[in-house]
Amino acid sequence: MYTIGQVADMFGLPVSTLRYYDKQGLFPELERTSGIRRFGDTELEALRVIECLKKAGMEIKDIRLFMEWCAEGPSTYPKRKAMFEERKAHMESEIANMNRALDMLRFKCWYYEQAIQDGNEDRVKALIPDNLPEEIKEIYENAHAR
Amino acid sequence: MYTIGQVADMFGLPVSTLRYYDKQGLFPELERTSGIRRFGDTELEALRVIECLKKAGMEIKDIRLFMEWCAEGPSTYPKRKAMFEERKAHMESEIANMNRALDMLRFKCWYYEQAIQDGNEDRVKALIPDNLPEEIKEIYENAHAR
DNA sequence: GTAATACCTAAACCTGACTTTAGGTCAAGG
DNA sequence: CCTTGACCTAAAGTCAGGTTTAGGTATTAC
Repeated sequence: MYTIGQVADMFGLPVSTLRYYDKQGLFPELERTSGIRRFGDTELEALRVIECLKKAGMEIKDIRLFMEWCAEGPSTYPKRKAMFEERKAHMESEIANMNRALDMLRFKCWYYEQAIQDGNEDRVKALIPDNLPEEIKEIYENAHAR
Repeated sequence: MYTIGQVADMFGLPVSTLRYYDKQGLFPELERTSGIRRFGDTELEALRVIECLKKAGMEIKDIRLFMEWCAEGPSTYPKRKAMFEERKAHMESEIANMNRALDMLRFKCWYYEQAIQDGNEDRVKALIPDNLPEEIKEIYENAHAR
């Protein structure tokens, strides 16, 4: 069993964040002795999971739901899986969007490289969108696809 | 020349957002006739660029900077290019992080699929991290790599 | 015995990107 | 004439995810 300060050190998180997570219901099993939080293995594991779920872009209230389901037992396996499936689909489309934004950035870098060489944007502007060199054409099209 | 309401319709944005963008300095060249905003080609182009830059995760204050550079002329090409290069690097690392989070989600989906089949987590828990089947091992390792 | 720590709470504050509200101007329509 | 609708402003409100502050308790250190 660990105190909040020890856990904060272990995870490199501010104490205030742990208290905030607790208040948001992210540790449904957390125990206390005379008012003081006692973090056990369950909570350490929960924190590892929280770090993952946050990376996956999940909101606190969804993470709480997940933690509650974990505390409820095997009957919630399907709900938990469904939550991850939904997240997975969401992330896949986010990544696709970001890759398009990335191609837009690649295009802009190329564009300004040309403009710097020419001293103006006239020539490079005239190439858009139909006379782009092969090397950049596909990037441009990907970036502007809807 | 268009009014704010017409532009809002064209871009599918609330009027309030356009006024907000203006207040944030995103249209440095915007003109007015007796107090009323007049959006011209420069502003429509700016809005297209703003949509791109927002997709690339840029903050309003950086977009403002960019717009100011655009208004300043060719001497700012290198700054503009550098901004896009920096954004590009940032996005690439974000995408890499998201792909790792995605592998974590794939792993969790697989994990709960096993748990549902078994009715408990005992067997699948025991497989982690050294006895995972080939099909999932790489995903697990990618997800947990630092 | 008192000062420094580590813990506790409730409540206020912060940031970013907007949105909403309250109050005002001006032109056109009935 | 007066209401409707499009425009304007400044200022306050909203949301998430924390952080900070103010005030209190309990243990240990000198």
